[in-house]
Amino acid sequence: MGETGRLRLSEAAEQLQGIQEVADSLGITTRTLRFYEDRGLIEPRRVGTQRIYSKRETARMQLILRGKRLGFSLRDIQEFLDLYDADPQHLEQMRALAGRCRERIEELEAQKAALEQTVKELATIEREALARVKGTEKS
Amino acid sequence: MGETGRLRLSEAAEQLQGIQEVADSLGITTRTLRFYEDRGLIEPRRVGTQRIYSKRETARMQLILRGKRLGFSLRDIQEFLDLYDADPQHLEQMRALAGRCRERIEELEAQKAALEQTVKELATIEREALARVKGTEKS
DNA sequence: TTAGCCCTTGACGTATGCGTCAGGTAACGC
DNA sequence: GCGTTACCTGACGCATACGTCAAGGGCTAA
Repeated sequence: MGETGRLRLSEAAEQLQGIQEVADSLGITTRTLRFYEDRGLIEPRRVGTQRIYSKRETARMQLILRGKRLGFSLRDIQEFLDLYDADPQHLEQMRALAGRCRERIEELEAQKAALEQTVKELATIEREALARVKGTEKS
Repeated sequence: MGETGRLRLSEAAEQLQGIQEVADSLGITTRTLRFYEDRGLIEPRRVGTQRIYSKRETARMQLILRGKRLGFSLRDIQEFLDLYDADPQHLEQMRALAGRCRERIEELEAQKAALEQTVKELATIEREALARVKGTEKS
């Protein structure tokens, strides 16, 4: 017994993990976990100097990572989490988050529209280029 | 006469502009123009040490800025331009560019989908939160 | 000639998000 | 006690995309 071999976490140890385990299970590095802690995004407890991650922290980490996947900066994410903590009912936090999401969606849609426009232009230019090529070959 | 007051560009001066004019007309800073030159994206001619931007350069700059708006990195843009220069017929360049555009579009669509999913989740959570609030008020 | 303006080239500063040592501690097995 | 392992805290490095001096050159007007 002793999955980790470290941190003899007497019982209920399933909930409490060391940094390496958490990093592995999240698919990130320990550096990232420490970095986020430095930025105040998470606050794992300590046993001496060692970090102990509870479910709360790993859940927060999943939120953070999702935020990142969605293209938010750590600063943005930090604001969400601050609201989340400051607002036990999560109402303001929900509204703010929903608002930011809509903004992001609009940004993405604008970019997508611009890209699609560009793709159309490219198609046109490509056709013209091909036409020129054929013309050139004949000459 | 003498729009610019600098660079007495005898005639046909409308085509040739100084760095500040170009920056102003593109809505960027001179620093940016010099930076892009440093990165090999543009190569304005010189009159002595001063940079002279022809239509070719300003046209390139517009391409570059569009690329940026579309979310490409300067490195990506540089590749496009290199291809553009290396391929007078622009055929390979067209294909490559079109491909990259499609990739970007897919990225954006994936992000958009993820965001929309999140928005849905948020809406659900918000509803539940509201319900809890009401329940709390009653109790 | 001198002031004033625009231009030039370094080169360091900034924000973001970590990677990558370096140097040190604590607990384990033998 | 010793070696190994996992952990810790700095702290510098890196890429991106410029901002921001600093120091100097050249041209024009007065």
